Order: sequence, then structure tokens, then C-alpha cells
Amino acid sequence: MKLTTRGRYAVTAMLDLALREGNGPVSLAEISERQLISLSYLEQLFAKLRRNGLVRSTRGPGGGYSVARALDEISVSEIIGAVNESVDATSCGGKGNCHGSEGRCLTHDLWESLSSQIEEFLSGISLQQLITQREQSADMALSEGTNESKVVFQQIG
Amino acid sequence: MKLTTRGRYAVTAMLDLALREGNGPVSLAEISERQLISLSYLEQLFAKLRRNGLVRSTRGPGGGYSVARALDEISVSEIIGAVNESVDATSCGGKGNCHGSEGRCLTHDLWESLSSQIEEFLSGISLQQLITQREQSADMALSEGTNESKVVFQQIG
DNA sequence: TATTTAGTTGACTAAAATGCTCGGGTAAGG
DNA sequence: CCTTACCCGAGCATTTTAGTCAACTAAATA
Repeated sequence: MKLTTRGRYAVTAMLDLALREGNGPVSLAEISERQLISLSYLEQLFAKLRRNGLVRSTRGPGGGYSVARALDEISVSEIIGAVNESVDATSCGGKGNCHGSEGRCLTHDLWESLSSQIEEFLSGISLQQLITQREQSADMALSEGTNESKVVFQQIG
Repeated sequence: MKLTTRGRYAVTAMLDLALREGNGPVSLAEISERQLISLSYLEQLFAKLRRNGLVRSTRGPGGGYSVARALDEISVSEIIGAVNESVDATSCGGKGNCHGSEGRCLTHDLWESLSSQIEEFLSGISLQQLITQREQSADMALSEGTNESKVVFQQIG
């Protein structure tokens, strides 16, 4: 699993789409304007999202993109995976006995274990969850104060 | 949270260190050889790990690095955060009302919510857990067949 | 004290990924 | 037709990755 700003763009755009849809398809131009992502870049991202069956396209005037499935059937991990199409697995295609070196293989396995935990975690979060969960979180925010989770996101320099 | 091969290198190296430690400090040269990571690159990573208080260094012959805390006191998210020191937060430093545009702000908040979920998840996994968990997982592996979690890691082209 | 080991630091670099522009397509409405 | 908006590929500037090289410092030991 790879998690960069690119995945963020994709998830953000999908969320925007999910929230606006209902009066028919949403054009990339709109999303571009609202989310401040370049149109051409969005086109590239949505090409991949479409190839992976996450969105449907409608051409012509009044056209645009629609979400291809129910919102609770689309996981965050799918979205991120779709736009990062060309990530290869760890060096020894999961066989477990890489390069003779014993040390490498052990820690390699440990990393793989972590990887699938992350993957599993993200595949358990759907677009729907993100949206509905937030509607209830206004009051929760104060009681469940997890101070630590913000630390990493702070500016350093 | 940013999750790239760089974080993988750091976690892998820390795991190697954790497993070998006990006969005193472990030199980067050893780790470099076992994990096939260039020595100089390891030096850069460990410089950051040290600045963040995750490892201690011992100079001179027989020297090397040691884990600075108990293994169950070091979370994966800390390691990854340490080597990615300069990640800035999402564009509007968490204030919530970015750029006037309403659409942007809403999806922005949704993304932030997801971000902290990921962060929280990874801060709940310690080096110790990764290591001990694996010792018991040999038999679990078959019964709990989660086929989906492997999909994203496959080669495409 | 001289020498070796191994961390410390900074400058520099090739290669890849990112985010984007540009320019031309093609299907669908009006 | 003509406009809209998806489709697609080439190319490109910037940043990040992963690494080299070289000089330095602290500790141990002979």
C-alpha cells in the first residue's frame, strides 16, 4: 500500500463526486474548480478510476462522471490502489525466501504482515462511512480527545 | 501520514535492529548487508531516527545503534513519521475554512478525518507487536484467508 | 600514541515519481 | 454543425528517492 498526495487527490475527488451526484453526472471541470486540482490531472486520475470500475462516464453536454457502485461498496483502499496502478510487490513476489539472506527474509515477512494490516484496515473504510461518520462526529470530537494523532501532521521547518 | 518505500526501509531496518540487538549495539554495516539497503542511505535514515529519540548510537569499535526504548513503546507511525520529517499538513493548517470555497472545505475535512484514522491505527502497532504476532501467525494464516488484501500488491504491467 | 572502527555531516547526483500543460481526438446534445 | 465534456498521449518542470563521495569526530585497542 502506498499513500501519497496522489491518493489524497483521488479520495478527495471521489468524495466531491459522491456529495454532488444526484442531479446527474458531475463534470470534472466542477470538481477541478471546487477542489483546486488541475483539470488534466483529474482526467488522468479518473481514467484510472474508470478502468477500475469505480466511476462511470457520460459524454456530451450535461455529462460527467458518476459513482459506479453504492457508496458503501467503494473502499478507500480501492480508490488509492486504482490511481497507484503500477506499484509492484516487495522484491521477492511474496515467495518468502528472497536472496538467500536469512535476515532479510525475516524482516521482509514482518513488513508484509504490517502491509496487509494497513491494506485490510483501509479496505474496511468506505466512502459512505467517511461521509456519515462525520455527521455524527461534531460532538464526539471533544470527548475522545486523541491529542497524539495530530503530531505527525505538523509543520517542522 | 505518508507511506512510501522510504518508510518501509525505516521500519525494516528498525525490525532488523530489534531482532539482532542483545549482544550490544548493531552496526549499520550489518543491517546494510542483511537488508540490502545502501550504507549511506541507512546513515541518513538513522540520523533522523536518532534525532527523534528512537535509537541511540555508540561510536567506536563494537559500536552501532541500539533501540532507545522498549519495543512495545515504539510505534510504526513514529518510525514512519521520523523519516518523513518534512511533511506538511493539508494546505490550510487544519483551520478548516480554507480558501472560501465551500466544497473544498467539506471534502478537506473528510480527508482529514481519514488521515487521523490511519495515523491512529499505525500508532497502535508497535515493533513488539509485529514481532510477537508473527510467531503465532503460522497456523492462523490458513484459517483466516483474506484473499482481497493481496490484490493491490500485484504487478500490473 | 597511532590506528582502526563506526557514527556524523554535508554536498552532490541519477533516476523515478508527481503534478501539470498542451494539443489533439471522439461521443452526445441542442 | 457546434458546443460540451470525456478521452488520450506526449512532453515537462519540480520534487522526492536512493544513493555516492569525502571529510570529520569519538571511542577502543594495540
